[in-house]
Amino acid sequence: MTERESAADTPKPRRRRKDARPGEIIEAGLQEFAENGFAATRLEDVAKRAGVVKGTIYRYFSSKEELFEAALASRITPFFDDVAGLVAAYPGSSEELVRTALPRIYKALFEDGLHVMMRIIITEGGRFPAIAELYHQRVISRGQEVIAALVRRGVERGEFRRSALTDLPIVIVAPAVMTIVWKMTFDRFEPIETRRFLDAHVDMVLEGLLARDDKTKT
Amino acid sequence: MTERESAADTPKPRRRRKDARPGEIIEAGLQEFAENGFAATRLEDVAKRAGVVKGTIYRYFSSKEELFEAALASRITPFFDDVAGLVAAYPGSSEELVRTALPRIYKALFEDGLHVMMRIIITEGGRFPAIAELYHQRVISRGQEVIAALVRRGVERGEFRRSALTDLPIVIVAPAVMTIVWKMTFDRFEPIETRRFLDAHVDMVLEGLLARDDKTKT
DNA sequence: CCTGTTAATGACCGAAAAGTCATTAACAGT
DNA sequence: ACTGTTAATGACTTTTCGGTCATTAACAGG
Repeated sequence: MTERESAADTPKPRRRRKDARPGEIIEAGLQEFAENGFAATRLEDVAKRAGVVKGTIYRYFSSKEELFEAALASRITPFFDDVAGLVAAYPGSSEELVRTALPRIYKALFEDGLHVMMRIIITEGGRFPAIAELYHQRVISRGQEVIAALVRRGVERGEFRRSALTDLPIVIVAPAVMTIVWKMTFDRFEPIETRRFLDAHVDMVLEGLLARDDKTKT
Repeated sequence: MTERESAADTPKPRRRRKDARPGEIIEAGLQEFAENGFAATRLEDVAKRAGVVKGTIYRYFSSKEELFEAALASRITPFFDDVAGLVAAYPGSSEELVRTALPRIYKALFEDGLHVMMRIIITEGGRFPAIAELYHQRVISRGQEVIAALVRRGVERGEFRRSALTDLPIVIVAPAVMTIVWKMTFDRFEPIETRRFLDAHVDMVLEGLLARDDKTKT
């Protein structure tokens, strides 16, 4: 048993990585905040996840709140830009455009992990006005513009009706918001394929419930 | 200055109200939990709001979590019952039915204060599976049944199309969910009339975006 | 009025977690 | 190799807040 060195007492290969740390801490924080919310997240856990010690966090962020804000700010990506480009350049019908754009939004949300951000904004936004405002400016306003542009295009081409919906086009993405809420709350009791939400979404946005009388099916 | 008694040192008109207290504490808790979430809510604040002292809470509830659960359980109202009755007995067209049912749902949510419950479920449901499950059973499942019944009626009468949307009819209420999220997060930066959400909602559910070719307008 | 019961109080306790800081050691420059 | 700088550590202090309990006083019943 001499020179014993179990896995438990592995000392600590201390490393200095001034520029990698902040990013790692932010990433760890994002995960923890998404899982537990701001108040219930322990900095100790964030540190462990980032592979450092609590004190280290304070070299880069002066408080828990500052870390929270930095983490969120770092991920405020204008994820509608992709769709914006699509709307600007699309050659086909507006119906096809919607059928292309909505899946892209779902992909960004559920495959590229953006719903983690949305989840935090939804659960904590009300308590952190500064962050909610930033998100509103950078993502929501921008999103509204893009959706509005898409709708305007359809109306101008005579493909979309003008209506209460086209006056408040953001409502068009409501099913995606509901999908996020569903997945964070009820999915464990009643799992639903994201794909089914998407299909129902596209269907409602384009056609609604009412049966059509016309027989001019393509 | 003799017999001095400023507002600050008003002692305490202590009152014993064994049966009024629990309800008052629950009500105060509901408000605080909705505003701050579970973890960030201080029992001290709940007590203040209820007009008692923290210790008093523990005469009626044995822990913060028990108060939380009691508060939520007390408000798990099957608020779709109203709509269920409507669907079962409605004499007119399914379009009219939707135009009657959705405003009722909005009224229950935003005028009768039910959105407070929804807000708590949305923000804390992920962390309190027992509560989320209860809510899912009592409200969400029930709601799905009612909406499904409404849709089925429309399809059977030939008024609604059969589609991906009618296969996942819960998506029909998505804009209401989004309205709740909007009001708790972005409303302070960009206030929107609930009425406008409702109008756009009805519009999307019934008609969607696409222009109709038929001229068979009623 | 007296008096027993118990609702209500508020001072207190202890755990948990935010935040601090003296010490240590990784690395860069010479 | 030597050495000054500072990233990183971990033990420490402080604060916050859930939960307890001995004491007080409101009310009911005799």
